[in-house]
Amino acid sequence: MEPSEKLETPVTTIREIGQHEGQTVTLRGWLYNLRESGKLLFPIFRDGSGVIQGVVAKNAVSPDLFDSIKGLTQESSVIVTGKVRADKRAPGGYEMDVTDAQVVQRVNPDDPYPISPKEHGVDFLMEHRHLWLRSPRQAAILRVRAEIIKAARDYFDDRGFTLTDPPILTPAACEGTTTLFPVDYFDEQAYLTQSGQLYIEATAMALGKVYSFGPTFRAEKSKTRRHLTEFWMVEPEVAFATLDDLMTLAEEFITFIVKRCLEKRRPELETIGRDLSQLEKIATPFPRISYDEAVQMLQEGHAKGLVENKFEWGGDFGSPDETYVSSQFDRPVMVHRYPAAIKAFYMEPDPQRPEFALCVDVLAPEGYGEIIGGSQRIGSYDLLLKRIHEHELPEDAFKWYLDLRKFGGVPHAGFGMGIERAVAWICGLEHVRETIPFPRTLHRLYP
RNA sequence: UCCUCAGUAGCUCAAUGGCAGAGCAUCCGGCUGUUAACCGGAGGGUUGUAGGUUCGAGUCCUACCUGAGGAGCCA
Repeated sequence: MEPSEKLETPVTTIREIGQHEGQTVTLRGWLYNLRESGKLLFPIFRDGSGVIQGVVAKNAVSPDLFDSIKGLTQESSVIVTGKVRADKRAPGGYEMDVTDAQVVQRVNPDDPYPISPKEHGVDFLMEHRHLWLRSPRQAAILRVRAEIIKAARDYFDDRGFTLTDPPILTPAACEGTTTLFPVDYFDEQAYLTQSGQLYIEATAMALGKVYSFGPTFRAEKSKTRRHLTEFWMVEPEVAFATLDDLMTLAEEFITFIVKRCLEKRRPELETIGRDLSQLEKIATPFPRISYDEAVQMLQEGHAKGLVENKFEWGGDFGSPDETYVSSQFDRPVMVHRYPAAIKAFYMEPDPQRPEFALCVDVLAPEGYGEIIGGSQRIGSYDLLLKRIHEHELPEDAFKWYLDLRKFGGVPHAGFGMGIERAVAWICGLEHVRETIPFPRTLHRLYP
């Protein structure tokens, strides 16, 4: 800005307006709503940091200013100047007596802002997701999401982990092609990654403790409140770690993130309407139960009539099963040692009972289901090769992965946490589609 | 892929087989403390699509389309 253009009043944000009580300041933002009562106007402004009500009395301002505010339509962009006044009637504690306003762009009333301050259906809101993000609730969710991501990265960065980014474009199928999005890669078949795990096993052998944070793609035809086709995962991988080390890492990691959100994003969580007492219970240690114990819990639940279906030992838990098991605890529960037959090919068998895998799922409370899945990885070259054959996977594609066991194989373990499921749980949301700015689901690629 | 539900004004929803309605939004008017403000008025419709039954279909039947929730699968 040139010195000659310097504004006479300080430009501030609604978040910081309390520091300017009694002063005249300038805000830059949008009209959120306009109420009027005769010769009084109550324009409500938002600027991305908060919401504040302005007051314009007809006998206190010029006719031009009064008319230009009176003519403002919802979401018109505007630069307003006024005197900040504390008022106990105001939700944020402050109001602004407007003394000047410059309309940057007035929304045409013939084509008004589609999202009125009334109720709307999900499909309509999703069709206007690019505008829906302006609502206070959606903005608050995105701030909590950003805090969760920052907390996750801080947790690992401060504990000797190195961020290593796995590729997003990957060659031939790793765990079967049915759930992969195919991409034409210069006339060669490539796929969007469905997990960075195999690659960060390689970087873990190079750097010791690593993590990745990036997008993941699954072409599953799932239409539930827990599924997106494009979602973000944070995945740590640790050389020489065992399953027990991994479970300790997972519970400390989740507790750290929840505490950080309570510390830094309490106003946003309150805007969303989260029951904070549920989050304040989250502390280490988390309960650790084996698959066998979980199955017993489900069968007892069925006998009491609390679980609809009788669970057969050997199967994987369905969503209602996970909800029941997690409902028995007031914090996330870690279920470990599933039958190897229902788990991924790369998981280390339990040396005590080789038919079980050294793996763990972390189930969030309040019915949010699995937010973390992890395991100790196979350390032996011969066993891994055997598993690749058993799963009828192309050995050539895994040559590099086998090399990790050929050249100094060690016990190692890691997990993946789905960011959107963590955000949905911490915010107490009904659906993961509100946890990401532009969700991709089975039936939505727009906007 | 399967099960259930839904599609009527820009939005949210009503309408026993018998004239297509309301609230919000938009426009006009009123109100000096409104809190999703309120009060009065105006404009706004190919009832998802195609057939069928009927004197008459938004409503009943058939097929299809679109979407939502759930199952499976998964984080």
